[in-house]
Amino acid sequence: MSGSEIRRTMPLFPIGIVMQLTDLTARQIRYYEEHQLISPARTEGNRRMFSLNDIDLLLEIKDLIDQGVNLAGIKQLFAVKEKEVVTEEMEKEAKKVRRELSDDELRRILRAEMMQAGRFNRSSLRQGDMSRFFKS
Amino acid sequence: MSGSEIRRTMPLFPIGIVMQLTDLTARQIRYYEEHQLISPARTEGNRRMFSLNDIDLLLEIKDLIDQGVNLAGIKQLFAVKEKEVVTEEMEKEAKKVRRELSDDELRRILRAEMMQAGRFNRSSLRQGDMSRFFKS
DNA sequence: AAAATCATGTAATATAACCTAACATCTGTT
DNA sequence: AACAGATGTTAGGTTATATTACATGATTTT
Repeated sequence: MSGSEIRRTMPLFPIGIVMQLTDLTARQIRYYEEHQLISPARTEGNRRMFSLNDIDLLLEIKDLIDQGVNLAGIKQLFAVKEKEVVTEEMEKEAKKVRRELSDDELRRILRAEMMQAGRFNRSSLRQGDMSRFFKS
Repeated sequence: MSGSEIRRTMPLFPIGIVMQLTDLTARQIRYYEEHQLISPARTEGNRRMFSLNDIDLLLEIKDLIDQGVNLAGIKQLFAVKEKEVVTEEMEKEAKKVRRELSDDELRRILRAEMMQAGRFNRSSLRQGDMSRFFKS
């Protein structure tokens, strides 16, 4: 969290740069947002700011569009992938928890969590793809 | 060199983002440019666009400023560092050349070059030779 | 075939972000 | 006190992006 680490979820790029990086038009990018394939952050002044992850998504969208998939299809694909990621995370977390907690502690906590009936926050475990973009 | 690779020298960030990333004010950033500590690219519309390298430089500048070094000092430090980089590259290149050429080839080439030394304009020859030391 | 839908283009208008330049302020040095 | 270095502030101008509405070509549905 110190000053200069660039996270892949950090909103860094204005739409103009994203256009260059992805070869999409502003119209397309906004359209994909409108249809909830991406959700870039906004500045105070309401400008969209895109993260490296957003750019990754846009590149995937572009690929799929080029392959003839329509937006609804892309949305489904993303949903599946998201689910995969989430279950991976849950498994990882479960493993960790099993390592750290005894069984009855676990039962106690699970009960408490069910009472609370909240949804979990999906944190960002979405790394890897982008490393190929950095050349040195 | 395909569309979407992100190089460290690629101009990506507008000044607003650089402010956040470096904790410098726009005034400071422009001032450092004015004094040639950085030279960010410009868009068609004359906006500054900064690369990851630029940001690194700005962070170094900030560190040095915080340590009490003034801009003249920073400029000197950067010059020294640049010189180091260049000599490193020259050494690397020299090593490569030595690997690639046998001794007598080397002697032959040297002799040929000395014969020609007077005839053509030396400085431009030397410049041509140097060009391969710079990576862009 | 006509109508509807999808993906994108284009135009109009508003405003946020950036530009340069000038002047102001603070601090440390001569 | 006067000066130079570094930064803040303000003003007026330009560029990039925002939203909205309408247009268009390609598919899909009726």
